[in-house]
Order: sequence, then C-alpha cells, then structure tokens
Amino acid sequence: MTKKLKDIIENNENYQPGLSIDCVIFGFHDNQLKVLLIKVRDNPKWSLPGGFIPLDEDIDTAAVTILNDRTGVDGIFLRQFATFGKVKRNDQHFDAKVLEYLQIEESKGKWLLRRFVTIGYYALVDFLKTIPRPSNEHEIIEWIDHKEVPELILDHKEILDKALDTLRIELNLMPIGYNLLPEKFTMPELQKLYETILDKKLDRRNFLRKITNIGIVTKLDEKKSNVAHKAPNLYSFDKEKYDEVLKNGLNQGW
Amino acid sequence: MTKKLKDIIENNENYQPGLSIDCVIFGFHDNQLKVLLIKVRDNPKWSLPGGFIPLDEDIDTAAVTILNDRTGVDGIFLRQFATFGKVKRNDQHFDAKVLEYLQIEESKGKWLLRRFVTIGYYALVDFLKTIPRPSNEHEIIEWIDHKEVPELILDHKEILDKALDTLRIELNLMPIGYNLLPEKFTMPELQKLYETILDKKLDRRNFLRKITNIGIVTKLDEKKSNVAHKAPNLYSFDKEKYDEVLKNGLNQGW
DNA sequence: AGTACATTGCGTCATAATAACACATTTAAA
DNA sequence: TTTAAATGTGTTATTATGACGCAATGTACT
Repeated sequence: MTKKLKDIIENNENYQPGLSIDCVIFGFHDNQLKVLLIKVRDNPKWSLPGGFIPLDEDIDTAAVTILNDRTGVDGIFLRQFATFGKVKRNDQHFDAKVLEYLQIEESKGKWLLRRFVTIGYYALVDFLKTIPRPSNEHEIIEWIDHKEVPELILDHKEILDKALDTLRIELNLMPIGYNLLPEKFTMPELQKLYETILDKKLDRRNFLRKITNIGIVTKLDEKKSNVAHKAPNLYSFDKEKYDEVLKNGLNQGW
Repeated sequence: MTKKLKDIIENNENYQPGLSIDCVIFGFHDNQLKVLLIKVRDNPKWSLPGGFIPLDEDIDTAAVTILNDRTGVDGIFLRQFATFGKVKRNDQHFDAKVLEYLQIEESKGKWLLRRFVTIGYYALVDFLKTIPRPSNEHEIIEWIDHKEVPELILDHKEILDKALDTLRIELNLMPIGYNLLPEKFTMPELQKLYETILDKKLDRRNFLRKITNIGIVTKLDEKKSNVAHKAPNLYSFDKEKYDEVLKNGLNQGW
C-alpha cells in the first residue's frame, strides 16, 4: 500500500477526508478460518487491508475496489457491518511516522493527521482462488488463522472481532459457504466451516439434516478421493436456491 | 436546526468534514409506529433529524447528543445500523439554497458543498416521555406515522427503510418494547407493537405463549381501566431478565 | 333489562424443528 | 486380520410452532 498511499495523500483533494474503509477478509483452509492481514516492513504490528474513498466513488464501490486489488477475486461476498469513529482510535504518533517514512511534505501530510472514521466491511472469499497481492515491495500480505491473529494497529482488533460477531449472527439469517468453499465439497468440510466460525462442536447428523432441509445443496454422485478412512460424498451448492435463501433469509422468527 | 447549523458551518473546522449522522427515531402511540421527522419552514420536504460530529466526540456520543437534543429522553435505545455513502446522495442545489437561506459566506459554505457520508442510527423511545424539540423557531418537528411518511430530502427515505428493515431483523434477535411502551402495558398493546413493526397479524394466543416463554414480562395483579370490552391484564417488563436476554440474544439458531 | 358483539383468558391438538443417541459401513493403519 | 477413525443412515424424546375452540368479561344497543 505504500506507494499507493503516498499517491493518495499527495492527491488528497480527490479523496473523502477523514474517512477510510477497512476490510476483514475471511477465507477457509485446512479447517481454519483465516483472515487476510497486512504488514508493512519495519512495523511490528499487522493491520487490516484498507483504503480511502475517491470523491467520485460510492463507498460500496470503493470497498469492492480494495477487495479486488487485494485478492484478485471477483464476485466477492462483501458486506458493510459497522462504522468506527472513536476519537482516540487514531494514533498521531504512528501517522507522523508513516508520513516521515513516505517522505511526504508537511502541507500534504496534514490530511492524514486528523481523526479518521473508518467503515468496516467483511468479505468471504474462496481461499484457493485468492491471490493475496501486496501493493508494493515493502508490504507483506498473508492469510492468518483467526485464532492466532497477532497484535494489530489502532482499533483493528476491535474491528475484526466485530466482524466475526456479525458473521456469527448472520449465520442464522443467511446460508454461508458458497463463497468460502470450493465448488465441490464434503459435508464434514461444510460442518467444519460452521464449527470454526461458531467455535462450537455440532452434531454431524443433525447438521446434515438441517442443511439438507434448507435445500441449498445437491448431493453429487461422486466421493472425495485420497482421504483417510471412509470417503465422504461430495456436494455442491444449488446456486439458484442458495441465492433465493440468501435474499429471503433463513429464519422467519416472528 | 437552522441557527445551530449556521453555527456549525461557520465553525466547521471543529467538525468532522464530509460526515454526518442521521437518526431514525421510532415511537409507538395509538397503535401506530411513529417516526420523528423535521421540516424547515419554506421547504416542502421533510427530513430525518441529524447532525454533525465534533472532532472531539466519538460518533456514538455525537448520536446520543443529537437524540437527547431532539427528544429530551435519557437512556435511549440507540443503535448504529448502516452508513450511507453514494456519490449522488447529495444535492448541491439544495445545499446551495440552504447556504443562501442561512446567509453564509462562500468560503465557509464550501464546507457543506461536498459529498457527505452519513452514519445511520435508529432509536426506540417512549412516545409519552418524549418532548419533540425544534432547534429554532423555523423548524417543525413532529411524530409521523411510518405508513404516512411524506417525501423526504435526499436519500432519507432509503435510510428510514433500512432502519425499519434492520429493526425487523433484530426483532428476532432481541426483545423489544421496553423503550417503546409505558411501564405498565397490556399484552394486546405489546402485540400491536410487534404487528405494526412487522406489518403482519399475529395470533393472540401464540404470541402470549412466546413472550411468556422468553420470561421477560411479569403479570401484574391489575387490569387496565377505562377500556371498551373486557379489561386486559397489565404487565411490566422484568428489567433484569430483559437486559439479560438483550445481551445474550434470543435465537441461538446454531 | 336483555341481547349482541368485540375482546380477553386459557386452553387443545397436529405438525415441525431440534437434541441426543445407535448402529452398520468404509478405509487406512497396526 | 484386527483396530480405529471416520462416514451414511437411521430412531426417539422433547420442544417449538401454527391453527384453532370456547367460556368469561364488559360495552353498546334495543
């Protein structure tokens, strides 16, 4: 992000002042829920991938752009979940160091040295189709198990936690998996996904029944190969029904 | 808001640029879900009560301030639900007229003539305890039945709709009523509240059972007086259990 | 005063959803 | 060949939900 950030700050008149976007990008691999995090060399703390909002772009569009840039994945599941605007969420000291590092003149640099409010988006992407892309040679971008997230800058940990909370709640309102699993998957895989997000064991048999009743999966006439123990059946999502349920919601409640 | 708005614009260096807060304030009265709306004299369209964010205030605090100013009610149920930031959500023409009306010099007025992103909050308040307070003599503030909301400025209708959608979804996740009903209420009243929000008829008997099972209401040894037909029993919320359920959520789902 | 009517209080019953668990089958590894 | 770990396919008990019945209460009308 370094070069690009410098560019933005030097042309800050084209960007929404005091407002940023931070993305919590979730992926699933090796039975782990992973989060895409960024680290700038020489900085001990990691951060969420984020960006700024061009004046001529809707905030949702800006978020999509950030996501595409970082993951190379299209048609991403992306949802705004909260906006963070505590006064103390900024770190003038840190920002000043960034400006120094980027060799930005003071008049331009002022733009960054204010309180920034940030809009949080979370995304669900297919781990294997994702190509994490650093925006320059000084940046590291990496999938990190959500259980082993290191120290993050500013309030990014709070943002991440809130994203996960939201995801957990929305698990009851919408189907999930289409964006996180490969096209063909097994029931134990889908269950692991749910268990990992919820941090809770579920009963195999009840899980199968519930998913089946939702009617979003199709059982394929094919088994997973090269696995230990009994080969599990493969399933795929019925995209049409999946989208329908996604639109109308799962639990009616009242 | 007029005088105050002028004040803010003229001292705009103390406020977060390009960012505002809009509040959808819900109340319940006469079996109607009402929304608190504002109209400035000479302007045919109504708007949501809103405000700006002082640089030294958290956005949540700013929202609370706006709400207290408008309703005089304390301990309000207030929740951020979404942030709106389409490019075209602003209306330069309208803003220019506001500036002219407020007699604000051009250099100061520029502050308002940019794209504003707005953070939406919705609130649930006790209709009878609320004293709608115009911020000056040119402003009208009124409770309006949500089914009869007139034309609103900018994207305020979209914001209102989204607030109601969110409220409907959150009805399945949390108890409601404590902030919208008087201390003592009848079951039909509570049911009407739910029916009005959901825009859907519910079965009396099933409703009673469900609410009772949640365990948030206490049946009082008292009946409502001065009513047509059979006098219904009065209930009150068990605040302790209510807060507990509010905190832990209603439906576990998975 | 008597009756009709709207509304409340307190049920029932059939069905669906959920939680807890049993058992046989498949496959790798011992 | 046996064992262990996983999968496929059930059952059963409990709880939640949806649809409805009926008597009691109090107003309003004749």
